[in-house]
Amino acid sequence: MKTVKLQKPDFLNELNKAQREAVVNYKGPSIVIAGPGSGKTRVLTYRIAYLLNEDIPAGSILALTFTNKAAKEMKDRVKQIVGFERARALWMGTFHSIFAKILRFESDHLGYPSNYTIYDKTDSKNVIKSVIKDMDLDDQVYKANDVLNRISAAKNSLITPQAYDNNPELKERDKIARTPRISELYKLYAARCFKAKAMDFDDLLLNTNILFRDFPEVFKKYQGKFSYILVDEYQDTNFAQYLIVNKLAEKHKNVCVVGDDAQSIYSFRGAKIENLLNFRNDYPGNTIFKLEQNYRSTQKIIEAANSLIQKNRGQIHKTIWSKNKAGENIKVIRVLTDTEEGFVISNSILDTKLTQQLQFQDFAILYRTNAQSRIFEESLRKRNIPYKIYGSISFYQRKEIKDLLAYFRLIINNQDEEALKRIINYPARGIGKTTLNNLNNYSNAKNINIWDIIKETDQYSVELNKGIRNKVQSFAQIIVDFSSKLKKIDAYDLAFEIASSTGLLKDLYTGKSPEEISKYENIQELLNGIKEFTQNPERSGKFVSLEEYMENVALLTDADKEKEDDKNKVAIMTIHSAKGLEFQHVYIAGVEKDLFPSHLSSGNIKDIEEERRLFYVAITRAKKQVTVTYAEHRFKWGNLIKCNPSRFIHEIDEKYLDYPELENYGSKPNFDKERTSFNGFPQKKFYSGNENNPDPAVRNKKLINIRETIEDTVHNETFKADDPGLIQTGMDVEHPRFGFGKVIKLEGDHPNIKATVFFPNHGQKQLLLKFAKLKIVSH
DNA sequence: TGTGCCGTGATTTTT
DNA sequence: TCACGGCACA
Repeated sequence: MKTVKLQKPDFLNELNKAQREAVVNYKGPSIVIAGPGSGKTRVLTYRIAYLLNEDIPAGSILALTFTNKAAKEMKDRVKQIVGFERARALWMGTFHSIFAKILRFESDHLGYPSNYTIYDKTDSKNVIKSVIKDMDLDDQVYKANDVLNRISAAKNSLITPQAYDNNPELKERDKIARTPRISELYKLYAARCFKAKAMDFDDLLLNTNILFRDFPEVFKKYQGKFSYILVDEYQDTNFAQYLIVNKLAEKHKNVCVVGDDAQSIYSFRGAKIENLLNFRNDYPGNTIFKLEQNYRSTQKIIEAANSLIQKNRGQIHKTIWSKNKAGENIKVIRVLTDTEEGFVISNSILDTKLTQQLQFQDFAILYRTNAQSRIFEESLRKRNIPYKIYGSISFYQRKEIKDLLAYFRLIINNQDEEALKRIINYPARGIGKTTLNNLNNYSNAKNINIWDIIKETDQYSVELNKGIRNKVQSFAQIIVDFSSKLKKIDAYDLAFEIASSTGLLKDLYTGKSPEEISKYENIQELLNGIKEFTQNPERSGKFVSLEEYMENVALLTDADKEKEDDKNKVAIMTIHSAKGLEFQHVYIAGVEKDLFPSHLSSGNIKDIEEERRLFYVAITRAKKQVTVTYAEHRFKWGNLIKCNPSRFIHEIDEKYLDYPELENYGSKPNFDKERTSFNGFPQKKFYSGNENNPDPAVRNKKLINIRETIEDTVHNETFKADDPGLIQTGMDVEHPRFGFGKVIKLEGDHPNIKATVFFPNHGQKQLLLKFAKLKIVSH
C-alpha cells in the first residue's frame, strides 16, 4: 500500500511555539516538561504523526503510557490525523501490555509458555496467604498486604528472590521490622507463581528486564527495532520501567519523555520522580521543552496552584501561566460535619448548574480517601443528582465475572492454580475444602501442579477416596474438552458455550433477586464485550481465539470501560483517579489535617511534598472554579472526631482565597485557634451553630459521641508521642520506658526509619520509629 | 460442605 | 461504620 505523504503538515498550525518545537525536533533525546492542561497529549500524538509523516515506519515507534485509557486516546487521535492504516503498526500501549506481549513472544527463553497467565492483585494475595500459611507463620505478623508490598517493591527495584536473599541490608530491615522471613516468602511466592505458569503485574517488568539482560540476541532485536521511543508520564516510572526504556534507547538515542514533576503522585507504588529529574544527566545532548501555557484553567486557579506548589523544593523550574479569564478565587467553605459537607456540595452543584446553565458532567467531587465517597453518594442521591463513581469495584473484579474469566484462564493455561481453585467447586461439584487442601498439600510437597494431579489421579498417591477421584477427574475432563476447542471455536462462541454448559448462566438466570439479575446482566455484558472484541475492525475477518481476548482483558481495568449512560453525570472520585481529567467545577472535600495530608504521610518532608502535589493536581483539574471544603467534625470509624483545616489551605496565597458565607456555615479557618489549643485539643465550642442541624436526634447522638471522643483523647494524653517524621539526629527525646535520651543516628527510609538513641539510664537502643513512641523534648 | 456470627482492622493504587 | 475473613455449627 502506498502512503501519500501529507503536505507540510497543517496540523502544526494548531500548536503553540513550545509545542511545535517539541513535535518537530524528533531526533536525539528530549524531555518535555508539561504543566497541567498544557496540551501534553496533543504534543505526543502530533509528534508521532510527525514521525510517520517523515516516513519513519510505524513498527519502529514505541509509545508507552501508564493507562490503557491514555494509550487508546492517543492511538485514536493519531489515527484521526494519519489514518487507520498508517497508525496500525505502532507499538503503543501501557508498559505492562507492551511488555506482556513481548514476553509472550519470547516466553520460552524464561521457561514460560506463551499462554502464561497474568495474576491480578487478588490472585497474588491469595498465593501469599497460602504461602504464609504453609510456612507456619503468624498471619498477624506477616500481613498478606505488607508482604506483597515488600515483594512488589523488590521487584520494581529489580531485586530477584536470590538477590533479596543476598542483600544484608534488606534482610536487616526485615529483621528490625520483625518480619525476618520475607526473603523466604518471596522465594516461595515466586516458585508458586512459576509453578502455575503465572506472572504478576510486577513480573511483567521484572521478567522483561531479565529477558533483556540474559538474552542479548533477543534484546538486540528489540533495541534495533524501536528506533523512536516516547514515554508519557515519565515522572511515574519505577526503576524497572526506567531501565527498560534506558536500555532500549541506548542505541538510537531517540527518546522523548513527557512528564511533570509537580504531578508525581505515585511514589508509594515505586514511582521515582528522580527518573525525570535525572533525565538531563542520563542523556547528554538532550533538549528540554517546557510547556508552560495552560489552556485549561482561569488565571486565578493557576496562580493559586503555583503559590501552593512553590512550597516544594527540588522542582524543575517552570512558570505555568494562563491567558484565560482571571476567574474567581478559590472558595473555602467550613462545614460542621461530613454529612453537611455532602449537603452543601450537592446544593452548590444544583445551584451552580442552574445559574450557569451547566451539565452535571461539568462537576467533580474529589477526595483523598475512598471512605469519603459514601457520604457524597448519599447526598447526591437524595437530590436526584446523577453521579458516577470512579474506582469503586471494577467490573472485572465482580465475583461472577471473575468466575467466568477463571474458566477461560484455566482452559487457556491448565496450570493456572488460582483459577483452578476458584472454580473447581463452582458450580458445586462436591469438591470441598478438605479435598482441595489435600490436593494443595500434595502439590506443594511434590512440586507438582494441581492440574497434573487431578488430570490423572491414578498416577499419584494423593489422599482421595474413590468418589472424590471421579468427581475431580470429571472436572478435569470438562476443562480438557474446552481446551481442545480453543483453536477451533471462535472466542465468542466458545465463551458462550462455557458460560452455558457449566451452568453459570442458568444458575443466575433462574435467580430472582436483584443481585442475581444484575449478575446475569454482567455476564451478558462480558459476553457482549467478547463479541465486540471479535468484530473489531482491527481483527475483522480473522479467526479470533479466546486466548487473544484474554491476553487483552488481563490488563484492562474498569476505567477502560466507560458506558454510554455514564455521560452526563457528576464525577466523584479520589484525586489519584482524577489525574489527567478536567472539569468546569471541582470540589475538593475533606481538606483537613490528618486527612489531607493523610495522617500516615504527615511524617517526613518527602511524603508531605507528595501530598502537596496531590493537592496541586486536584486544583488544576478545574477550568473555572475550585471549591475547597473542610469539616469541623467527621465520623471516623464510628466516632465523631474533631477536625482542623489542612495546612494546605493556608499554603495557598491568601489573595486567591474567598470564604463565602454559604448557608450560614462558611467562615474563615482559624489557624491560630489550633495553635493555642490545649493538649492538641482545640478550645472551641464543639457545636457553634448546631441549631442549624435539621435533626435533633442526630444532633444529640453526635454530642454524646463528642463527649466520648474527649474522654478518649484526654485519657491518651498522659504520654503523647510526637510524629516520628519530625525526629531528627541530635534531638533530645523521651521514651515511655527508657526515659530521656538523645538521638544519635537515623538510617533507612520511611516508614522503616531506624533510630539509634542513647538513654543515660538504659544505654544505647536501636528503635524503629514507626513502633517506638518518642516525644521530642528539645531540638 | 454450606451458612451465619463475631472480631478485626481500615491511604492513595494507572497495571 | 463497614467490609471481610475466620471459625463454629447444622
